[in-house]
Amino acid sequence: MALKETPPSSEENAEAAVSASVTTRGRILDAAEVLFANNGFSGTAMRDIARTVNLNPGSLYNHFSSKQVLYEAVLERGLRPMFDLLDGLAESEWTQEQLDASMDAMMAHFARRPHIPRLLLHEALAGGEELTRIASGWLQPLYARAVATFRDSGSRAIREDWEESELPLLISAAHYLILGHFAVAPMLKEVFGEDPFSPGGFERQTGFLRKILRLLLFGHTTGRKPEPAIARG
Amino acid sequence: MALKETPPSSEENAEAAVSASVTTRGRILDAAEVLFANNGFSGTAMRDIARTVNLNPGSLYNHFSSKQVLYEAVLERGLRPMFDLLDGLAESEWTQEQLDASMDAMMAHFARRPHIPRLLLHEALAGGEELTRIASGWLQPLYARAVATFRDSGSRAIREDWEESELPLLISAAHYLILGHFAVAPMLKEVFGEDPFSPGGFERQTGFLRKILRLLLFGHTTGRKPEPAIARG
Amino acid sequence: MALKETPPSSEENAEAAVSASVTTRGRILDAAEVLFANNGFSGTAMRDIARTVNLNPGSLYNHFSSKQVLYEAVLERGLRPMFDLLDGLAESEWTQEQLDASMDAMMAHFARRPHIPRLLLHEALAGGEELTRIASGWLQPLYARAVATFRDSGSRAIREDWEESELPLLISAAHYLILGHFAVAPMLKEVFGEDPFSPGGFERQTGFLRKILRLLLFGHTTGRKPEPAIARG
Amino acid sequence: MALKETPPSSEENAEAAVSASVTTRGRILDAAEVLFANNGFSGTAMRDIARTVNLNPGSLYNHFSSKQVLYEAVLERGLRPMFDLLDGLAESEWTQEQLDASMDAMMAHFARRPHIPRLLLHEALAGGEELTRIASGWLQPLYARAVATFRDSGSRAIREDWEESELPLLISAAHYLILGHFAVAPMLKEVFGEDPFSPGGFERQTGFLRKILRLLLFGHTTGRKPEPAIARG
DNA sequence: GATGAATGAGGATTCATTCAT
DNA sequence: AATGAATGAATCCTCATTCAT
Repeated sequence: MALKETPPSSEENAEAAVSASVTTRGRILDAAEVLFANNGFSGTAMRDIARTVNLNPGSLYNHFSSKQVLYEAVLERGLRPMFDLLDGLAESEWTQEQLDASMDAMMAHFARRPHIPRLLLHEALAGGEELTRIASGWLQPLYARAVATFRDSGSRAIREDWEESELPLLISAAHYLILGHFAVAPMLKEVFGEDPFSPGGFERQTGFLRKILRLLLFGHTTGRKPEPAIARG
Repeated sequence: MALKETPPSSEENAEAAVSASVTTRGRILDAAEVLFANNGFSGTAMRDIARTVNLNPGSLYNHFSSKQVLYEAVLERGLRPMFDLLDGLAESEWTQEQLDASMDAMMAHFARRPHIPRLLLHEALAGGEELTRIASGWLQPLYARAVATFRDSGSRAIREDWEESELPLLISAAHYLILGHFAVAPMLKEVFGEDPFSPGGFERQTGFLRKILRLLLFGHTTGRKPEPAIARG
Repeated sequence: MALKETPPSSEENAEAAVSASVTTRGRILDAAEVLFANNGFSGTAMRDIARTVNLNPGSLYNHFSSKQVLYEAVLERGLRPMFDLLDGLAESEWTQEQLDASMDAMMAHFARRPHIPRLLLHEALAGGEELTRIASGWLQPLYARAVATFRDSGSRAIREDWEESELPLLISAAHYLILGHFAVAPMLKEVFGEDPFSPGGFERQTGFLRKILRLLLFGHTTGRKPEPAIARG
Repeated sequence: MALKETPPSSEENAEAAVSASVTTRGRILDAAEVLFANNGFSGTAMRDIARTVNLNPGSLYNHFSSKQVLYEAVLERGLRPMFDLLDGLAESEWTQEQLDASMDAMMAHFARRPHIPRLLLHEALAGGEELTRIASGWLQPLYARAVATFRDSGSRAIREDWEESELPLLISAAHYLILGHFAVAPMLKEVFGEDPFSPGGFERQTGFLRKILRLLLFGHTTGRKPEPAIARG
């Protein structure tokens, strides 16, 4: 039963980035990522994954001992870069520029790998056991840090808009705003008459997201400080 | 062959509200709603639905001619109250009180029927063909109205934060903020150490959501008018 | 999952006897009995069983929730008459005539249902978990009774040939002598040049078995008492 | 394509005896013997055998051209010592001491290689084509010899208990008594409350078997001649 | 309307076997 | 002689759906 699955290895990260894997294992992960993202776990057939990689269904089991294991590998691979980002964030100074930069980085990540947000939401809807296991180690310290930082910072948003106990909620809201945007927006293209993944559309939409997040976290929408505090006094 | 499916009927709306259906058709819809919300379309077996209602799988076909048809009925029933809300919104004056009230109504709706947000997100991730078909008739005019209203209003949020072209995005962001909150938050209970559907937790979380939405749409977080008088005057 | 499997019912016993079942469930059991007896559990494919009964493989699962469950049902049905026999034996007087009669009955049973011995041996070789579970309730008291009876009886075999502690072994030896005979003998037809299931051959072979058992249990081979004890004195 | 399979070689016999093979071929045979004995042919996967020997499944095919061929090699190797025994028996004088000795030898053989009886029974149940082919050359002359010897001997058992035509049956009964004992008895340990392969238990049980066989073949249960002088005279 | 049984198309997984390295 | 990966056929089982009762 036990299959010595080639450990993810540092190369896997690279693969993930370029998404043009050469190893069979990598190609399977790529195909599975797309299909799981589109159809969810139960909506995806091993057969379909195999067909995408031009492989016999049985051959998949030379690389992953079960559909579940494959799914978890996809999830892990897809999430690692995101968590690395958040990890870095948790350790750095949370200046506004920092946060700006990491929001941008995360959105850029999703822009390059547009399946991950859908994958994540699928997993979240399915109960998220796997995700929770992967995420909790990352999220807990991150949220703790967020609370500490915001408390110390003189951010107007903190003082005026949020209570300390709401900070974790705020951060997670930021998360699923981004996720939801990338996952759901495409569906709305008929309503908006614009494909959010088209060059211009994508630009406009991520720009919009950025604004929202700044508004939530800092109380203003521009990169430059709008010098607000007094204005509101 | 052709099955005269009992038309949804006005009673269905009532059912939806109380969620304690007595007709077999209603009980099937209830069970299907929960299961589809939890496991998605392909993750839900007719057998499971039947078992939940203590019915033979074959009997389901006396009420719905196929799994697909049943799914669409569930979706329609689950969405109607929400669209009724938005409908009313589209026709009324968009005073802040109005918007506040309808946001609260929508959240109350979800609070009472906590499966709908997950159902919606599942559908959205699956491509949302069904949803789009149902929604577009409602959404398009709603968004149009939003744009018009905000343009005319002197809302500070509009003037300072958003451009006109961003208004539909803003509204849809509000949507999936709510959806995401209800769908994803439960998963985070381990991270937060608080079950968002517990009495107190739920209160705190919806309160938080309300604040976020006010912040996005009006630029402030309190129910009391912060600096409106002039703007609206 | 849980399938309300029609309980064995008294009719099943009858079925077992005539082996020309009319209910689908019975026909499946019949076919499975033959195939399991011939090829063992892992050597028998549900497909083959289905084909024998002219049924779609999936249909089998309307009657038995898994291959394992079907197997156990076959085993149970096949063993019950045998255990009923032994049960009766355990309660009756153990005169020589009694034992003679029940040996004959058991052999007649196997003669009519020639698959059971092979089925039993397969199960025994496979570890016999199922069999042990079914059998232990029957065997334990039977063996106890055997010991008690033989101790009290003045049977020459007891006094001269066996120690009390060997009685259970003796009885179980009698068992697998019968089993082995019916199961293995057919294989030897090439060696013996006679098919043990041919009319005459079968007669000769069961006659032989009877003699062996009498020899083991009573120390003589004839039905009539050879009045030996003195002769040996 | 055609694989030059290393011929069994005289060394194989030795291997069989010590069961601590060093050649890869021997280790494969050892592992296969255990697995085939436990699970039968169809219940044993090449994969399992390979894993036991810490070998890649494909590598097995460097030594045996197919599962079937491997199985036959196991069978042949396991049976040879037994047939050598019988062979010797067929050529020697059949004094009671001789028979006693060879029965003991056979039981000692099985005691050392406890898988063989189960292997044999599996094969017998499966139809025994392979076994028959291997065995018939040995068995036929053996049985012939048995008949001749017993006819000439003045054994009381012959005169009183058996007819000439029953002698082959008697011998084969002795065979499957032994086989059955070693194969089935372990299953009964729960019933007997004693593991027949435990040191004391094993002794007691083989002692018992010996008695049974003597009783069958010579009409008495002791090693000492009970009433022989005249009878044999 | 309900039911039990039937069906054919998949669905995940296993298996014996092959083959390039 | 060993390995990892590939393959096609099977294997157990599930599923949506149908239909006679």
